[in-house]
Formats: sequence, structure tokens, C-alpha cells
Amino acid sequence: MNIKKIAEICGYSVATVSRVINDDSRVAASTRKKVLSVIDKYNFVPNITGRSLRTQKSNRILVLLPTMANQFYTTIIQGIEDTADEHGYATLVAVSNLEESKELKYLHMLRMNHVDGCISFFNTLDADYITQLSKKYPFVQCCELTIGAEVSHVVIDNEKAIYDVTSEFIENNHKTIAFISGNYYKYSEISRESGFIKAHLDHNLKLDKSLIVKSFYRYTDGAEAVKKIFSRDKTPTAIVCASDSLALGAISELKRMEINVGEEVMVIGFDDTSITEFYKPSISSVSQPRYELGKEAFDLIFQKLNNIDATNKKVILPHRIIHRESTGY
Amino acid sequence: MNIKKIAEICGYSVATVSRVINDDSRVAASTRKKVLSVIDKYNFVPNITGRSLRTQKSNRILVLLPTMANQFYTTIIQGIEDTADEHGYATLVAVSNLEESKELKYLHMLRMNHVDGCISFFNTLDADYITQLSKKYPFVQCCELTIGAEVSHVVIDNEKAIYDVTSEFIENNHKTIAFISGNYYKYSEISRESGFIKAHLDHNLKLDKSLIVKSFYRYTDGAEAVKKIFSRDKTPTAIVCASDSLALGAISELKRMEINVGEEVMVIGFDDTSITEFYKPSISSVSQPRYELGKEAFDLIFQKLNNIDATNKKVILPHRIIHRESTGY
DNA sequence: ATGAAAGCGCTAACAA
DNA sequence: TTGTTAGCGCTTTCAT
Repeated sequence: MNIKKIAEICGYSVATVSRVINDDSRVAASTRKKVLSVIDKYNFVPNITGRSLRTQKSNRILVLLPTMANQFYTTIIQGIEDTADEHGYATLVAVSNLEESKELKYLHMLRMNHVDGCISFFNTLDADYITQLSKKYPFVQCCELTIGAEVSHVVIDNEKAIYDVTSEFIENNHKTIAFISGNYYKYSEISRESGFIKAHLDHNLKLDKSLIVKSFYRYTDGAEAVKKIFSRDKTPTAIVCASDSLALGAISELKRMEINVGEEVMVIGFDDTSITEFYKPSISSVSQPRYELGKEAFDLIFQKLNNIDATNKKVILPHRIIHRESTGY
Repeated sequence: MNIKKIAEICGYSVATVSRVINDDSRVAASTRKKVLSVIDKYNFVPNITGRSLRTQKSNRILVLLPTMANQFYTTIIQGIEDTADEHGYATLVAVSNLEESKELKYLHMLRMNHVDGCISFFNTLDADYITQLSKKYPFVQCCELTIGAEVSHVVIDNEKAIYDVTSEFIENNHKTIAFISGNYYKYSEISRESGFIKAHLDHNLKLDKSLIVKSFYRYTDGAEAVKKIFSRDKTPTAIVCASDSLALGAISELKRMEINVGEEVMVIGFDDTSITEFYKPSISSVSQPRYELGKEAFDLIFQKLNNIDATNKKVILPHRIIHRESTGY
């Protein structure tokens, strides 16, 4: 069933049927009624491929994820989904596994008008590529950003988050604080580390660089980091982690070493994923407003969708520090 | 940049360029070389919308999820992704929130040739609809199935899983066993419950129906269920849960009641999501072979992709029972 | 080995 | 208010 057949059945032209479908006012009420009844009878729905080819629009957006295996993304996507739906856009999700070829493959859907825009999380593309891309296509970065790229984005203030966390520890008389993070040189990492360092500077606390341990974000990396850190003579009384998985690994290792987490050593994670609440001890964490991040990401892309030359906005949403047993609450 | 412009630049016809793109043998080696160099120079990639419109194929499949907020799906999707990629298919993921209108909206992409097939998890559509759909379009159900529908699917033997778990408890001398589950009347639920009942029958253990508590799958539901179960005089020494979230809630409530989980009361969950490993006590669970489920789901749809009349296959993959502290290991 | 032309389903400019 | 027609980018049949 296609528009041509419907037109034949109705006894009207294809154009008239198209007008009815698209709620064009230039069609007689009686005609509209007749056409609609036929459309209804045959359960006809216009072919989006044909329409896309013609209009160069798809009413779909793409969400490009580095991995599906992170519970952190789910609520954000819900925020995107809901907001997109309100504006008549469908949401498609694709996973890159941080392989550049896959990123390009999915981003290619933009050029094909197969999606009208893309909300991207962590990706491997360089600043120049992102800048050029976002000039031509609605493109928004969420939670993570490419340093130096001219593009709309929404993030939390990662630096301030870790600055606040670290400052709190310092103000509570912790003199030796460790920082466990990843080693991807991505924006969030760099900001968090610099927040850690800045807090030391501002509070005149000498920073021991060997207490900054960076590798990956697996929980085994958190455990390894603790082993390393506690093999020296001067051991920390607080550990700031750049993710919950790292905090989890760190805590499990501390438990194995029979160090009392929340009393002898404080530990805090990042992202407030559900594990933090259920673990024993429950894990303190920096919480990002996930649903709102998703909502804002869509709002940003919506502006670009309507006007690709809209100015790039850089939105910062507030985070919250949530204290649980691992920081003694 | 489109095929027409490329043709002009090359000095060949659109048809020839198309042949080069599609690796058609009927084109001179020298011509192919020339055309390819131009394609390369202008970084031309064919427009999929145009091609789809013409070929009625998209080389994409859709994965339809009830929700993003379940860590269980991520590995399965990875399995689908990887296998699809091997066969030149891209994977798109959409979320229905179990709203029928959204399910239909995304399923509509099939009719539009916007995706060539769909792998669906739990959905709300009835058997008849699914049967008809799968006659016309490559459609596969994964992990969950619509009872009575004629459609390819891949699942584990949910009944046997719970049968085995329950039997083990009985053989270890447990006389009073509770079962906490959901109340959606979906296949997996019904099978699991019947496995629970069958194990009692086969071992001549009288079943107390009031020990079967069904509501939702939130962890608070697990806690509520335990409250209810332990408000009677005859309390169980083992609890079989239809999900990890239920097990988690059940255990946390038992802990609150100062009942020693893993000694006084055994608890086992379902799906072996990451929480099970990290919780204290660590939670025993039935593990589904997630990556393989995804891989098999794609293999099934691939058969339908190549021949829509391929017979419907019902694949059952093996599960594993993983014992941890919550069952005394 | 190559090209011309039709047509996939739709929208929109122009005509009537 | 309605219809005619061109064309979005591509593949494929039929000619040559």
C-alpha cells in the first residue's frame, strides 16, 4: 500500500492525499474526511524512506554511545527519549565500542539524512572533526566533551565536583589523599584531576603525585591502585575515585586488607550508579543529574535541528555529593 | 555529492558508477579504477535512503527493548552488535517502555524498509500480531517469548532453571521454600513458577501456595515479599527469586530482620547481573549466557533475512546456577 | 562494457 | 481547492 494506490482508491490525486497526510490546510473538509477514511480502512502509513528522500528529514535522532555496558547511560537516554518524543522525534541508539570506524559508520547516518542529528557521549574523534561536523549537522555532546571543539554540550562541572569532594576531606583534617582515575586523557578525567590538584593548592596541602594513580575504569583497576598506594610508607586516609567501579574495587581491596572503610579510610566514587547504594559499606558518590542531562541534550539539539546556525551553547548542570557509609555517614 | 555528480566528473554514466559501487563484474578494470579514484577523492559514500527506496533493503536491524534500565541487556546487545557487524548489518536500539504505541512506532520501521528485521525482548503485543508480523518481516524474540506465537526465538529453559534450583534446595533438606516473582503473566515468569511447583511435586514436598508471592521486580517488592512471608508462623529456610533485584530486596530485608542469609535462610536470584557479585553477602543466581543469546538471536534473524519463509526455530541455550554466599558457599 | 531510462514513495512548486 | 509534474539518490532492465 502506498500513497498512489490510496489516491486511486479515493479518486483524488497523489498530491491531495499528501496534503491530507501532512495536515495542509488547502484541502476541502469533505475531501479530507473521505481521504482519511480510506487511509484508515487500508491502514496506510506513509513511507518514511520516500519522505526522507524528498524532504531530507527523518525526524529521528541518533544517540551514539561508547558502550552499552554502563548503567550510567540508561537514565540519560530515558531523558533524551522522553523529550525527543514530545517533539515528535524518535530516538535510535548505537554503540561504537570506541572504534573509530563504527563511529564514522553511524555518524554517516547524518549525511544520509537518515537521522537529523546526533547526541554523542565519549568518542574518539578529534576537535577539528567535531567542529566541522557540528557546523553541518545538529550535533551535541553530553557528559563528555572534546577539548577545543566548537560544539554545543551539556556537562556537569567535573572539576568543581572533585574540588569540592577533596576540599571537604582536607577541611576534615585529612592530610594524605589519593586519587584513582582513568588514563584516556578525556575532558572529564583531566577536569577531575585538576580539581583534585587545585583543592590541594587552595588549602596549602602539599600534593604527593605518587598518590595519583591512573589506568582504566574496571573495578580490578581500583583494587590494583589500592595495592600500589598502600605499598608505600605514607598511606592515605581518604581516596577520591573517578568512577564508582574504581571505588568499588578500591573498597573491596581495602576490606581484604582489613582496613575499615568509612573509619580508617574514606572512599568516594563518581556517577552514583545503583551499585553504590547496595554495596556494603554503601559507597559515597558524586551524582550527576542524569535525566536532566538527557533532557537538556535534546533541548540543545532541538535548537540546532531548527537552525543549524544557532550559537553553540555550553550548559553546566549541578551535581550533588552523596555521602554514604564509605565516607563515614 | 551524489552519484550523478560523480558520474559527471568521471565522464561515465550513473549506471556505471553504480556498478562500481556495487562490485558488479560487468565493468572494465580501467573504468573501475578511474571511478574509484574519483569516489575516493570526493569522499563519496552512497546515500542509503536512495538505495533503500530502490532496493527495499537497509542492512540494518532493530533491537526493541522494554527499557534501557536493565543491565541484563547490555551484554546481549553486544552479542547482537558483533554478529550483525560481521554480516554487514548495523544495529539500532529503541526503547518501548512497554507502551504499545511506541512498540508499533518502532516496528513500523520494518514496513518502511527502514530496518530489515527486528529482535524483540519483552513486549506487549499479542500472539496473533506477532505471528502475522513474523510471517512478513524477519522477527525474532530473545529471552522472552509470546506464548502461542509462531516465531523464531532463543531463550534458556526457564522452567528447568528454577526446577533445578528448587530441587537442589529440597535435596539439601529444605522443607519450606518461598518463591518471589513478578506478576506480568509473561512466559519466563510462568515457566519459572511452574518449575518451582514441579520440583515440589517430583520430590513429594507439599507446596504451600501462600509462599508464592508475586508483584513487580523492583527491589522494594523483594523486601515487601519477605515481610509478608515472615509474618506467618511457618517461615521458609530458602527463597527462590525470579530476579536479582528481588533477591537483593529480599536479602536486605532479611538483614534488617537480623536473619543470617546463607546460614539461616538461603536466597537465590536470577540473571546474574553484576550486583550479585558485589553485594554482601554475594548473591547466588541463575546465569543466562548473555553474549551467546545475542549472537544466536542474530543468527536466527539472519536466516529470516535471507529467506523470510525459513522455518521458525526455537533455540534453547544452557544456563548455569552460580552459588555464592547467599546460598552458603 | 557502457548508457538511457524507468521507477522506488513521497513532497512541493506551479498551474488551473 | 485540486491536479500535474519534477525530482530527491539510487539500482536495474533493456539497449547498444
